[in-house]
Amino acid sequence: MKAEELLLKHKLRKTGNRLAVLSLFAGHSKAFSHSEIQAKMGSNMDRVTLYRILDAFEKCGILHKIPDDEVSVKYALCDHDHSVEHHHSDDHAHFKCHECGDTICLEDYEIPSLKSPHGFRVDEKFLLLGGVCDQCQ
Amino acid sequence: MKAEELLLKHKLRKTGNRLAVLSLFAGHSKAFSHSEIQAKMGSNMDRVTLYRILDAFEKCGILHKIPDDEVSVKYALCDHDHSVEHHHSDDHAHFKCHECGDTICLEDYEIPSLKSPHGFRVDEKFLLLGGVCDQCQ
DNA sequence: TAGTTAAATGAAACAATGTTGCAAAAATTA
DNA sequence: TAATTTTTGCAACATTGTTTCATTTAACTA
Repeated sequence: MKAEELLLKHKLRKTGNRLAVLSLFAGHSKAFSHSEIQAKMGSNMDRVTLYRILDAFEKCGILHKIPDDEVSVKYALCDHDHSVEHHHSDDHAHFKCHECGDTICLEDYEIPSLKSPHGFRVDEKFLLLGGVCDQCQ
Repeated sequence: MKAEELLLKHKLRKTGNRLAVLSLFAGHSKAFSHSEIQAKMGSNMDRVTLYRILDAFEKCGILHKIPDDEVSVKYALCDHDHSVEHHHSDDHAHFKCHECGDTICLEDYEIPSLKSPHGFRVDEKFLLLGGVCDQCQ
């Protein structure tokens, strides 16, 4: 869909900043972090404005968020009783309750091994389930 | 495994700070963020010290990281051609290349619906694959 | 088209998070 | 106990995210 139509459809005003952000995404079929977009925009766009544009786009369904694997993480104890020396988060899922905010390991849920995309080598898998835990129901 | 043994095994010195962190994890079978641990420790432990303890524990396999779903995210364009109004990150996987750092949507890979743990309601699913993409091989 | 209205922006201030370097303190080793 | 190496705390700094408010701009209306 064209950038202008997208904005119109969601009752967002057509501004230079928004069109610039949309054209960045339209030009590459990949995900960008706030700082990556910021860098592409140079000093033309205020940092705060970009936060607001991303929020607005996400709220109305133009963009979606993807959690990153590096920062803002939680830590959980590795399970040393399972006779495995190092257990990474690779091989099991985690569940985060949106009521109490707790995150727990789901030891029993091995992540099904999807066949990887052509030419891609998959080294690790993070599966995070979000919802409401039994305590908070 | 007892805290002291764990430290000894990984050639980490037995200090009050490290024992305190280990006992926190031992007492609850869930994951904690840096700031959560910080709060539990009070002002006894320096912020930087905690960063270093978590790094050390993760490096030697005592703890593992779990990406969180709220902050430090990337944004990707929603796929409006698929006739679905809102496509969230819920229903498909993402792949992050550790060479070039790019993150892409894997539109074709629907996340298999695991049966949720007893009493848990699952509202959303994030599956992030990490590895090396075809370009970087 | 000009004036009005509501949204969007930029700037400043602030809070939270994460990193680095260095000197002091503490834990192991000899 | 003394020597050695690791760990710690502190200061300084960089990055990331939020809030408030005045100004500008886009869309609407007469």
